[in-house]
Amino acid sequence: MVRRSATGRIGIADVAVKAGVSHATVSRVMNGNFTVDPDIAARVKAAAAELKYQPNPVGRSLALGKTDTIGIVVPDLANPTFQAILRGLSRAAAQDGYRVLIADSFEVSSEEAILAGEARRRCDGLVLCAPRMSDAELEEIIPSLHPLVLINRTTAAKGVPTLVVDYGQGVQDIAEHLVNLGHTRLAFLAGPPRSASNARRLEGLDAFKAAHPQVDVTMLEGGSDFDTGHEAVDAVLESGATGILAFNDLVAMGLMSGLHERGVDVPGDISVTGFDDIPFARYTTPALTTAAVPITELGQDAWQQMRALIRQEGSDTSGSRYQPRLEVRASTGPARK
Amino acid sequence: MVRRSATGRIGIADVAVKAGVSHATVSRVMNGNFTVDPDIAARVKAAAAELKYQPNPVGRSLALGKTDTIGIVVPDLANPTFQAILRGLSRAAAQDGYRVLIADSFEVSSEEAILAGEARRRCDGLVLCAPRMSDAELEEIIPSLHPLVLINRTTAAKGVPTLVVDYGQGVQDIAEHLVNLGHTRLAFLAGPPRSASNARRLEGLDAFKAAHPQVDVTMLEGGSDFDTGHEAVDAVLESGATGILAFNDLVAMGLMSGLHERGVDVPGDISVTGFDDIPFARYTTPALTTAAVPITELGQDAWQQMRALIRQEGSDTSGSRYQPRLEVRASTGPARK
DNA sequence: TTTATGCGAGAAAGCGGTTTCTCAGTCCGT
DNA sequence: ACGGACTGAGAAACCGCTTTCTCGCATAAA
Repeated sequence: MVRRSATGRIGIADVAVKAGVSHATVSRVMNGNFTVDPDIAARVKAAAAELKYQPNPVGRSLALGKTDTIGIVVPDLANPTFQAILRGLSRAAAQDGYRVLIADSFEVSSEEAILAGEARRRCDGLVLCAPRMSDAELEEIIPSLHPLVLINRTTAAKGVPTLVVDYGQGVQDIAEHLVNLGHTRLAFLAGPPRSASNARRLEGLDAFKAAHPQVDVTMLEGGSDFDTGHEAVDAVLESGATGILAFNDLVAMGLMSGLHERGVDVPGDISVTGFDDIPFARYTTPALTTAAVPITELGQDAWQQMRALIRQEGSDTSGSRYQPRLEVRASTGPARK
Repeated sequence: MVRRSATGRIGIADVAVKAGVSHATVSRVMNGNFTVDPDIAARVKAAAAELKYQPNPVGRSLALGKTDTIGIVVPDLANPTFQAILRGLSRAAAQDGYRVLIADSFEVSSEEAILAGEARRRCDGLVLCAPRMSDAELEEIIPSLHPLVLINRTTAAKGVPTLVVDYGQGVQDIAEHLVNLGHTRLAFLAGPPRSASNARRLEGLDAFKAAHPQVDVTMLEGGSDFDTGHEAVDAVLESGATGILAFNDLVAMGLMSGLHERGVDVPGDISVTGFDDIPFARYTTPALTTAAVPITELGQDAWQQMRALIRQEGSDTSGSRYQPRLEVRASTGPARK
């Protein structure tokens, strides 16, 4: 006859009664504490097994002050980049017995701070991807979020590892590549206006323009998804540019799709580049030239940093910088003479 | 001067002291209980605001017996299908103030049961995608998982909504489409051997073969990812089939990529079809003919079912069946004469 | 034989909330 | 003026588990 506690689930008390010991002893046995008589331990284990007892994680969490869970705030779960970060993070964390709680901010920057705080309280730490949040707000909430790992944002706060992709350098590499192919009129199909990583790209473009004053670089408004690229076809054609740097791979794919519909040859008439090297970038037609970002690795590293923080290993809590690697494929070619 | 409890965080006791009331009263105020004198309530609110007090969710969870979190077990976070389910689920759940905890089983079926149990105990309910688990094991663990929503599996257990995609019908529709184009030699590039949805597809194919005895259908071993399709090129060419039904879009894309490298024209020489209609399917070259599954919607529905279960609305806890819709694009064409 | 020593397990105190129980104090009716 | 109903807030129990505290008992030393 299986006793049931008030909640209807089997608790430590049930096991204690069945084994004829106190629940303190059951706890000791379940946690491998060896100060328990082997006979009693065996009895407890038998009782636990028979009742299929599994400790209630909420009770454990309250007593231990840890949840074995970390949170991640992402602006858009539909974006392959954040999917990859999530994947890398989740898998690395799972290796150490941690689970990941998701908070999707839907690109609503006002939500990001609230979600972050809420997620943080439920978890032992937080990985924050908040590209739209203002610097001021970011700095304000950071103290309440520790242990915290920041993705693609920097902070003056100490003890907050920041994993940032060098978008500026990546954009410069791509622009150089296009120039080397003979293109003299480029266009940048920008990302969301308030995007932090877009700002980094613009800085890179400024550096590029300073180094190549003879190259004409047109700025076009854009966004971060496929449709943005698709809708930008007119603007791109009007610009007269022959080398297009899209904000990311999705935008580039949308653009190529639109250009294809117009009968514009890529890379014959126009060269198109992306950014990120999402899994599908190599399978577009033509295969997309892009700047490869080791994003799953970044997700894994985020966990490494988080683990160090949680374990309070004061050591390598610095963060790291990722250099995109230029992946030259078939979407770029020599400029038309 | 801010007092701090043992854990270093601000707790209900700190607010109680600052407001000069008992913590019971603080709890009442924080939960909008109107049996509190307005003056006192205001004092408590002021104290809470000044201390930036936020209730500890773990404490609340223990007291209330709910975590406002649901878990989802997926076999592979890199698979666009599960990403879409996760997305739909997460967004719908967020509308009702619930968060989602992820458990990635890495396609290891032996892990699925353990992960499911663990995730379930941490959460108020579980959404289970376990395509590799045996029926016997599934039935065995189901009772301990309630409230549970099953994706693409069926069960004899009552009170377990099952959301299933009619893969069998989808495969038949695709096969019919190819036959209507004049193809008489088809090949099915199968999914993982122990996949439940693959079994459904095979049943659909059997039905199709029974209805079209004159059509030759070759079975080829496969898998579920891009590389599988890419590696299957030789087998596909050897089969002599002119209409290929790939297990899913990823496999189809890999196959098209491989065929392209061999100089085989799609759909001129061979027609290729996928399954799922993942976001990129329409942007392959040629655009992929596939069976569109409303998978994000399925994720949302999963939450609706879960919510009904959690709220114990005995009503529509039935689940539903999703009919794939044939999306004819450019990867299929008339059979070569 | 008596006392110091140690070991193992039960009792109890948290962890941070919610909620029931209890009991002053107030208001009203008689 | 006295008693009953009601109101509102504090005390305490409880959620399920971990861990310290405490103490009985057994063994060893004196």
